[in-house]
Amino acid sequence: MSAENLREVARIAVRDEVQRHAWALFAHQGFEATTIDQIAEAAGMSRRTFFRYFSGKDELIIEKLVEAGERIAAALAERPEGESAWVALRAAFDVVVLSQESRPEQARALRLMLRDEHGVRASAEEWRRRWTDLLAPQVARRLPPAGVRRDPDPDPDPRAVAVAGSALACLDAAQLAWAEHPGSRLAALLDEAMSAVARLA
Amino acid sequence: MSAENLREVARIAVRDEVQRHAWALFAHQGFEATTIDQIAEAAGMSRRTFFRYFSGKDELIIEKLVEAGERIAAALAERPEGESAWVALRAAFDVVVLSQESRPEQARALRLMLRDEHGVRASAEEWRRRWTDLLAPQVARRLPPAGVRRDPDPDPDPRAVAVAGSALACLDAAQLAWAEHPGSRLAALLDEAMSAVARLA
DNA sequence: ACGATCGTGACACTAAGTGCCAATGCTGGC
DNA sequence: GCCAGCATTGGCACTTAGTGTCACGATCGT
Repeated sequence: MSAENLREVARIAVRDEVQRHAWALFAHQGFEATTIDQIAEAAGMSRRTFFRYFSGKDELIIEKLVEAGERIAAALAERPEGESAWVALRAAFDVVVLSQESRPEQARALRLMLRDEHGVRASAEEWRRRWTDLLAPQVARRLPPAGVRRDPDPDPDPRAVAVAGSALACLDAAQLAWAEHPGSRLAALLDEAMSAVARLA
Repeated sequence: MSAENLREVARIAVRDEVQRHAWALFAHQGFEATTIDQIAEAAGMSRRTFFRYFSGKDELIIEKLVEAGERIAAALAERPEGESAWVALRAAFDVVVLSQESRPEQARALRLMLRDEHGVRASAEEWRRRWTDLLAPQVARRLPPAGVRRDPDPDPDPRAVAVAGSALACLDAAQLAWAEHPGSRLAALLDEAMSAVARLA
């Protein structure tokens, strides 16, 4: 019975181990300059096997971001029912804000790597889409009902996608400014960004 | 004297020609399935030469998006001085909205390709960053002055980056919904998305 | 102890991307 | 008209990413 679980446990452990080695190499050489051969060798496996655990170098990055996205979505789901979408989003973002402000060095380094290295940026922009998809349904529930919803539930409400996307744009802008500006406070920057957007009308 | 110019003219003409062939192939086979060898052969050049005109398949996509971004930025610059950032952005977006609604087939096909094909999406997400950088300075001028700006002009105002990014998120959401929903009107969807975001406070 | 299954490594192959060099063609000066 | 110089081009070789296939070995259930 436990075979199924055991394999999964082993798989996750191996993935974590590969991640560890990979990030060590990234820190030294940068993302682009690190080859999969090097990662595989450092982790003690063949190149071919690396590809059985990760679809490519990209996934090493994306996985972390997807994790963060899931934590945000979970936090959003737990906000009180009546709270407005924007306030709930801001509160949900605290899970990443706090975690990043608790280890500023690493978070800043990662964020700057995301800014500077072509390869990472391209793959990593993928997270925006995934996070948006994750958050949009939650946002939809907190928006005033749409004018006329003829179909039962055609596609995700474009307004919700727009609001979720906007919130993520604020988070992105705040994180970037924070990473570039060593003295700054991420929470304050995010507040500033999100209220600038909310007070547009 | 004209040698310099002439070369540039030739270069642009060749680039356009390659673009034509490439998009024809993309339409038939999709982006991923089209190899650079095929594009080069269709355009009557060697693979090696292709890489002297474009840095990769990605650039065939990005170039078009950068063009559109520049048109938006230009339109934004021409909006009246007193107009609020959000209204000006909405108006500036009309240059792409109108152009897309005038050839819905192609625009929809491109947008769906952007949604579905990994390779394109990754490269194309790059445009968001570039557009944001292009629009943010213009947006900054239309925002109420920042609370306290100690430095002379440290980095782009994060509030402006957030607002520009939010507007682009709205555009993205609207375009996606429009592409997925054949009967819909892009302008209306964009209005809906942008007012949903503006009326958050 | 046995057979099925899974993980792994080795090999071969395609495609992207880059550096190098030789040939070709155009430009400008004589 | 001719030649020297420059840019464009194509061919070749090489690295890296990524994928399919196969065979070996460990493990698990019976």
